[in-house]
Amino acid sequence: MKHLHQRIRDDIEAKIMSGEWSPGHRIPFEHELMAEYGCSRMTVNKVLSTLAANGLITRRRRAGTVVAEPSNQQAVLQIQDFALEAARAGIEYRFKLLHRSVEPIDAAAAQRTGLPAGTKMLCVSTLHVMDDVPQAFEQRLINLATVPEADTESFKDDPPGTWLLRRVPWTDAEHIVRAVSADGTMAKRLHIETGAACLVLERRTWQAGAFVTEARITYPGDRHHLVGRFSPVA
Amino acid sequence: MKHLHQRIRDDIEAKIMSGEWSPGHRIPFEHELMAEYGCSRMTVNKVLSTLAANGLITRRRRAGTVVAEPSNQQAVLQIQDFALEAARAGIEYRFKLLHRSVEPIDAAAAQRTGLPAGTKMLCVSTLHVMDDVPQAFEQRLINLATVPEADTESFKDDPPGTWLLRRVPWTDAEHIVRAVSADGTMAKRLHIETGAACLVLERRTWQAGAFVTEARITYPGDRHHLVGRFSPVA
DNA sequence: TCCGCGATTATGTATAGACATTATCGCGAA
DNA sequence: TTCGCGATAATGTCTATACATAATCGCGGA
Repeated sequence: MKHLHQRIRDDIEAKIMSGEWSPGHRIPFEHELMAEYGCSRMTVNKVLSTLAANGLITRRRRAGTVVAEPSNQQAVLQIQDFALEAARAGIEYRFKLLHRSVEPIDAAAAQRTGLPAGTKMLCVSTLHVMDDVPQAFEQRLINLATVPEADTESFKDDPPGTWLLRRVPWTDAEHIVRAVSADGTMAKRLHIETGAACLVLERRTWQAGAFVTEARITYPGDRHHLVGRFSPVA
Repeated sequence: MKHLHQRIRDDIEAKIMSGEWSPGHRIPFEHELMAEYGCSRMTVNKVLSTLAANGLITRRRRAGTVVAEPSNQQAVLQIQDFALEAARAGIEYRFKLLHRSVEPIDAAAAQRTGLPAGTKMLCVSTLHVMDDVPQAFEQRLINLATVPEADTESFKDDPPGTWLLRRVPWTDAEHIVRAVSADGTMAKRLHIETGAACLVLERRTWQAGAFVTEARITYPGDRHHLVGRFSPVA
């Protein structure tokens, strides 16, 4: 039996992540959750306070608690779904699957993901194109143990990122942002000069402790940047 | 009278930030803090739990609570203070003031900050050096209307970022991360090749709606990256 | 109709106590 | 001396309650 605290939290997170509760949706009052889980208000309060501190929900006295509008961390998230972003901006978007294979991971990848070396992962490389201009090159590892249905997915309609996001909402993510110079191959793929600065975003995501996917996305430095809004923790 | 919670927190943070409690230092037990502040254990516990969730301290049952070892997990937030980071990591740090002037801002800067064009700002350029290797070049605008005492500050002891952080804690910040190629001047300053990829972090901060400062920090791409951990979960 | 003010309500902070969990310490036995 | 195990001490979780604070609602008066 997990701790109640964690269960309440998981439930709320799942509802938000799955989109069942979209931004602006009113979350049950503390006394309602109290009744639902049969616990004291302090327990509910601590969960909601923490979620609020993490920016997932917004609380206001008397008015109640609602799912937060995507504002701060969302910038990092948004960029991951090209299809959605392009649709919102009214831009023609397409993607090209450049590579697809199932391979055991090497020692370095095992270290990064916390999985045993040799674990089989689906490896996919995708080029994202908008208005005929390459916008990003994506190399992705997908954990077949967590997402077995990926094995038979063709990624014909949706790129891996979009496809995954709909199936496996993440609960935990680690990001690394680097600046690197494009080598010849990358330059060709992205239609930039060899040696041009690129922004590389690495993201590893977990769901309830289980590793889901690792994405390494390379953006041409002259066409992209990341934007984020942060507030100090209360 | 501020809330007790906040007071305890401020006290502990101050001791850690000032270096009085260095990494590994054992923090008073909950029952000791209880006695010191004359409050219940829950109050102390919530403060310490929050600090632990923020990575400032490490807690272990029976063993107690200690100041956390500096990790790179919070680079996005901590990178703002070189002096503090260097002190925590035990690295020799110094900085060089390369430029200092008071100038009216141009139209572009006015747009970014939301201030009227022509507003007078203090412009400072700083080079951050650790162990004799340049680590970052910082260009900063400081709003003299919000921080008038900056006008007479020499920045002899502390670099502008550290100095500001102690005087004007920000409540709201906007970050932009880019990858750019170093031009000749920048390459010389950072001891890298011309054209090498650099990570550029732009941060604009506000305090209660009033613009405080804009920093544009350029890191050599081969020596730095940003790491962030985002989770709905703490 | 519109405005102001008090009642209501949801969250914010804090208390005192209880039991669970876990790592360490120290004692006693092999 | 070393190993194992129980006592101990610290944090982790939770309860039931109390009062504070802030924002909204709604009623009554102008």
